[in-house]
Amino acid sequence: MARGIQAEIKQAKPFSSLEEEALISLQRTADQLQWHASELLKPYGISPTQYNALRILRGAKDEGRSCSEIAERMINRDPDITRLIDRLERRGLVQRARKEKDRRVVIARITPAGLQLLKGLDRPVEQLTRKILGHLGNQRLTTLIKLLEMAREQVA
Amino acid sequence: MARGIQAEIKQAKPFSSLEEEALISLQRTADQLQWHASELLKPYGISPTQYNALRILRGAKDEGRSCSEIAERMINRDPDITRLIDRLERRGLVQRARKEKDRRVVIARITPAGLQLLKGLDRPVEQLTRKILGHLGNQRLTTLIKLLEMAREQVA
DNA sequence: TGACACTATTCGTTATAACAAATACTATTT
DNA sequence: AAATAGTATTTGTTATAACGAATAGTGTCA
Repeated sequence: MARGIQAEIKQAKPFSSLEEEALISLQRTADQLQWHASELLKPYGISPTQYNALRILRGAKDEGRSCSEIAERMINRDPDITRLIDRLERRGLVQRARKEKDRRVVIARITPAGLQLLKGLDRPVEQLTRKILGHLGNQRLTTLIKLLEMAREQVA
Repeated sequence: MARGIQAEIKQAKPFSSLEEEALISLQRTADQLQWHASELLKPYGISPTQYNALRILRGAKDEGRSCSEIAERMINRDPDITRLIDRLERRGLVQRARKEKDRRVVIARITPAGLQLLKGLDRPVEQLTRKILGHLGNQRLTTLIKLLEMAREQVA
């Protein structure tokens, strides 16, 4: 274990800087964890992006969310919320309605079928999450969260 | 600053576990940093994935790399190396050749044009990397790298 | 040698992402 | 009220990703 990212991607030359190593390591870690998530979701027929959107809508309750609100809340920014919602609507997991006050706005709401799908996923998702990160322990996780937060800061 | 991931994605309910928070934070951080990379590469007309492949081929020198070797070394696993190489070949950045010993294998090599493209990118990439992660400082970066490595371990 | 399993790559197809322009509606200004 | 600017979403298009099946070459074994 702990072969290091350099060995993992069979790179001959060492990284030219810690920044570079961290950046690549971060991308690779995110990719791997994302892969686990898609595998978990696959039998349910939804992608991580769709799952993310459904959870946002569950959090919104009856109030629902407009396309732009959904976009703001997505983990990975998806520039095409319209078609993301299209797909969920076609499968009966969300419903769309025009907002009365401002008819430009389309409000998406999760349906009972959507809620049920999420409900069935809650436990597996929680288990997976614990399985892939639980071994770090609370203290390391807290540190990791803190460092990631810092990494996002400069970015603004 | 340091609003925390919960505020960033405007989430009302706190995370149910540190593991969940770390996972989401990790995805979001990777996504943001990736976005910066694509912006940098955009004027050069290549995607982060293509850049990654070119760097792998530069590292391979004249020896080149087969599709499967490239796949192994990619940061984000791309299941379709064939067409990734197609695109790079069409633009004259790589060349393909059948391996003599085993004619199933296709070896890709970077061309002078590819090398030149990468050369022009070396400095900007290094600068960007420093810009987005340099403020963490070496000690924090080392910790981050270590924690990410641990996060990838269970994953095996 | 011929059948078979194996491996490396390619190809067909469908789904999703990315980018630009268009549409529909609202708010503001004159 | 008409024109204008602004905002929210949709749509068209092209590029890339994902998934399976197909092709081509290699090695093994009867």
